[in-house]
Amino acid sequence: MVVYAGQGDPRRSIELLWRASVAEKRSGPKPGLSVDAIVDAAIAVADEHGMAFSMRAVGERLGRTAMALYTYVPGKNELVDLMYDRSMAELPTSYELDDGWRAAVTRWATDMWEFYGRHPWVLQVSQARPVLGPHEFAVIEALAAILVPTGLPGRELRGIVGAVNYFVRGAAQTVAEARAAGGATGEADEEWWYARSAVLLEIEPDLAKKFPMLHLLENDREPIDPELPYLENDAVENFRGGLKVLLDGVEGAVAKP
Amino acid sequence: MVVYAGQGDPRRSIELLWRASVAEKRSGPKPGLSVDAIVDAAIAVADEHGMAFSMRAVGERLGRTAMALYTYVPGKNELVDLMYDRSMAELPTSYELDDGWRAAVTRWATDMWEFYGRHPWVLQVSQARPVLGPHEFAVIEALAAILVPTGLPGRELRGIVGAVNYFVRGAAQTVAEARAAGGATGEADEEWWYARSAVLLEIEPDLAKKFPMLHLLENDREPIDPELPYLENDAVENFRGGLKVLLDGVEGAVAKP
DNA sequence: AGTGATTCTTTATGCCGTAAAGTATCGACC
DNA sequence: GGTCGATACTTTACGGCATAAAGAATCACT
Repeated sequence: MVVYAGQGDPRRSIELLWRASVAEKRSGPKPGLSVDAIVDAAIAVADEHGMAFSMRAVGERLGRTAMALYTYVPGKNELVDLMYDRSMAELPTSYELDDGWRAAVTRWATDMWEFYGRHPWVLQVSQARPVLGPHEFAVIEALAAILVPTGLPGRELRGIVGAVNYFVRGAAQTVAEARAAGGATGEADEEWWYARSAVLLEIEPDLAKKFPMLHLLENDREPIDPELPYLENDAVENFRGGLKVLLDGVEGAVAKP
Repeated sequence: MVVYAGQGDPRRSIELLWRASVAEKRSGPKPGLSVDAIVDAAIAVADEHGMAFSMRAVGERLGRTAMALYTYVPGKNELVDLMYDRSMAELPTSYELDDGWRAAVTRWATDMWEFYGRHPWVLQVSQARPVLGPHEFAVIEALAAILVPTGLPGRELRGIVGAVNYFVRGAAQTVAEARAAGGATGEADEEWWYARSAVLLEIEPDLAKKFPMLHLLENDREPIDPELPYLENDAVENFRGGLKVLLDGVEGAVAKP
């Protein structure tokens, strides 16, 4: 399920995200949990079992029932928002520009790539309506801080920021889902790929003739890192190559005017 | 739910995708449905209600129960694979190169962009393990056929094909989810944005000072097309700008060696 | 007429998010 | 110090989901 972030009461959501809740104690039993504890537990569960985690599972990890969470968090959607923003706290908030913007953007992109690898479920939280949390802001601020000094106008910069963001997300999604699917079925990448392509070639023997350009595209493979599974190796190769081309484009824009 | 495509029996899935089933009639009642009819109905339901469609809803649209579908299709995952591939049949399979590769890639990207707008649920089908259907192949073949004649080596081309693909998907996802979220809550984009940013500014009044670069990024807006909602206009702007930069990078690669 | 294969429905199982109601525990006030 | 109301948490329950299992209806064949 792709979770459409940011539904429900806006005030409540944003207060939770920015931790602006006024902790005025009244009466009643001491709270045994906290929003932070719940968000951390939920992130841990999602890291292990993917976005299809359940409120019951999060509660169980905390020694509570699922319903206990609703004391602290309005619902699952809001919890996902909080998970999303909080996980991004582990990303750097600024990058050195000593080696130029290109090196810095590359580091930003690599950090994001690795972040998505650690928390693949983040890729399934909607991007459209930003969660508007402090850490999400900080991550984009970091990229903007690298690119603004190039002097490009805001209009162009927004396109570039978007392109870099989309690209990293897309590239990361490819590996992340490859891993997740492998994990879900217990098959390794190679087995999965082998089983499918064998059947495919049996059913459609002249595949290479039907899609000649795709066939050509498969040439000129780099030596495969034997440490990495097949699909993952492919994804890393595409990430590096694609980023290079994209940044070449940015370089053109920076140099031109 | 993001559906991890390509699980279950590989042979059965691929035979369905390539319509390689041997229709040897035996006995029993005449089938009142067909795989095609089911896939079409499912696409229609998903177009209306998003990827969170149910087997019940698809059955209902065909005047059957949900379980009737299982006569034709092994399960929901496989149905999603079939929907994914079949919907792509409406995309062109080749592009003219008379105006050069850049114009052709732009048309390819625009077609994809519009396709995703028509079928936003496609964006939620996993990309990692390709569904391996004929129409998905044809779509990538079309892009490859544009780029291979540039003479770039396969290694570089794969990165470029990936980058263009990721970019279009990412850009499309932004609009698609903006629309979906608006539809889900019944709120228009503007209202949603207004409510949230108002609360945000109330809680965090010096937002612009905390994220100065983000603030700068918002400058220099193009005149907004009053026909389009705010977020959508932004997305179109980003799509055009980002694609331009990306293709500038490709141009560099083509010209260099 | 009977048999077996096939289509489709009915029923049931075990998940899910969460509403509603109940129980236990505390602070504040009389 | 006893009561009252607020709070934390559990229990139970509801409707929805994919789909397993079993049964009913329909046809081709002998």
